[in-house]
Amino acid sequence: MPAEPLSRPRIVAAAIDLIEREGADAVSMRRIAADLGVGVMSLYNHVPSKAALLDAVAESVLSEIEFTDDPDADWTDRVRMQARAFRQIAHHYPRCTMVVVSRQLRSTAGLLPVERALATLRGAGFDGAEAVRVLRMFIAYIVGSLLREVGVTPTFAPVHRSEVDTAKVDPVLFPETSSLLPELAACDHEAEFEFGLEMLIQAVAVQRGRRGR
Amino acid sequence: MPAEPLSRPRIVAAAIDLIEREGADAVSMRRIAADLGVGVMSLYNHVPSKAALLDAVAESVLSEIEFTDDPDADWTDRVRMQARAFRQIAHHYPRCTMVVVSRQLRSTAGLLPVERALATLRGAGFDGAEAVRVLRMFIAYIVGSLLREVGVTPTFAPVHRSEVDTAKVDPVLFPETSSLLPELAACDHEAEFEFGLEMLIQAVAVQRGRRGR
DNA sequence: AGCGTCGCACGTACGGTGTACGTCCGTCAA
DNA sequence: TTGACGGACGTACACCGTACGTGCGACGCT
Repeated sequence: MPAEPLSRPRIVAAAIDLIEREGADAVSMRRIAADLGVGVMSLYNHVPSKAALLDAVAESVLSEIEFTDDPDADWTDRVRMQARAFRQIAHHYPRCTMVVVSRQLRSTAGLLPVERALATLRGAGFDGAEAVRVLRMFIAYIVGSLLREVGVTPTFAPVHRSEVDTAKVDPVLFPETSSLLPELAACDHEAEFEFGLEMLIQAVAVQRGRRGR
Repeated sequence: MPAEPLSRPRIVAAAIDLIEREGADAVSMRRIAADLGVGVMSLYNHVPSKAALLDAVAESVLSEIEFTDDPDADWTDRVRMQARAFRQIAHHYPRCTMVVVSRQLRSTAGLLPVERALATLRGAGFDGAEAVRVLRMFIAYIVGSLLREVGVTPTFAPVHRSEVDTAKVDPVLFPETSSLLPELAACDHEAEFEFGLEMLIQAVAVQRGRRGR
């Protein structure tokens, strides 16, 4: 009867679908089983626990990153491309992003981006310790940016929800904040992301130029 | 009998204590009530729901930031100080950090840091749009950094857990990663935080110098 | 062909969760 | 004294993750 025979990948896919449709809070083993038209306990023949399933979700999402790396390009362009690849999957799986970030994974899915980035930085002339430091800095910025971007859409938000309810800010307690409410309310996520990215790249380039080459 | 008469602050404090002692997963209304020596449903006379309680936890933690702002100092020093203030509370409430980050709050507790930062940046000569952009960039970096720092300690970690099990990395698939395992395994969080912070400050300073003053 | 084994789907059951609702009691206003 | 009211609490319900047992179909071996 079941054309597809209930496998771990099918379960993970159902979980990702459910998270994207109804948010991470809606995830339950019973719900996933129902979506698959299957008994609850059947899931445990393929997944040891709910926590492991969420780990698998994170790994699966992360493994869908598409790197289009040009080895001949400038290292700054390669860094840009890799950073944008992260943002792209966060855009593709917005509700899953929090899940991915909140569980640190020790699998090979998260290792490939690290390898690529380290290779790029080493190729640009950074020594090992520098490459690791720079990589960590970029990751911190990217993770923080993506969290802001998807955090703005906790539930499906039809209206652009500002970072602060625009009416509630007391102008005498928070003069700057209230005078900048228009700027704070609007947020072009892509432009913001690119802005910080360029800042970091520029800073790294300056430091690289100062030392040695 | 109860010397203290069960108030919302006492409930929030108990929740924070519990999170720091046993992690966010251990939080349940029954558990908090038990810790307070109180019936479960009594909590609902002061807190409308568990979600609201966690929001209150986030707000409470955030409101404990101690800013020691010197209006006469250089704007770079003031930015440094404000960034470190965030890191300090994340250090003080490591297990709560994920809770704070994962729920975006629209209360005044999160507004005061924003006001301070905007005032600092405006004072340094940035116009409104620039100040907001720069602030968002710093927040993204800080949030990402703190998540890495506390993510390394999901449960109480007696040993320094490396970002990747040092034995499992295939040297032919991941040559850079495996050759840099010592650097990847060790992480001086304060040094890493300061490194990225300096990079960002330097980049912002350069951009500010390029335009106008 | 017959038989044993094994993998996997599934039902049941248990302890735990958030919280709606009703009850009771101590305190204060009139 | 009495009335109202706020808060503490018990009970109850729907839902959760998952340990355990049962049954069934496919397959390997003799």
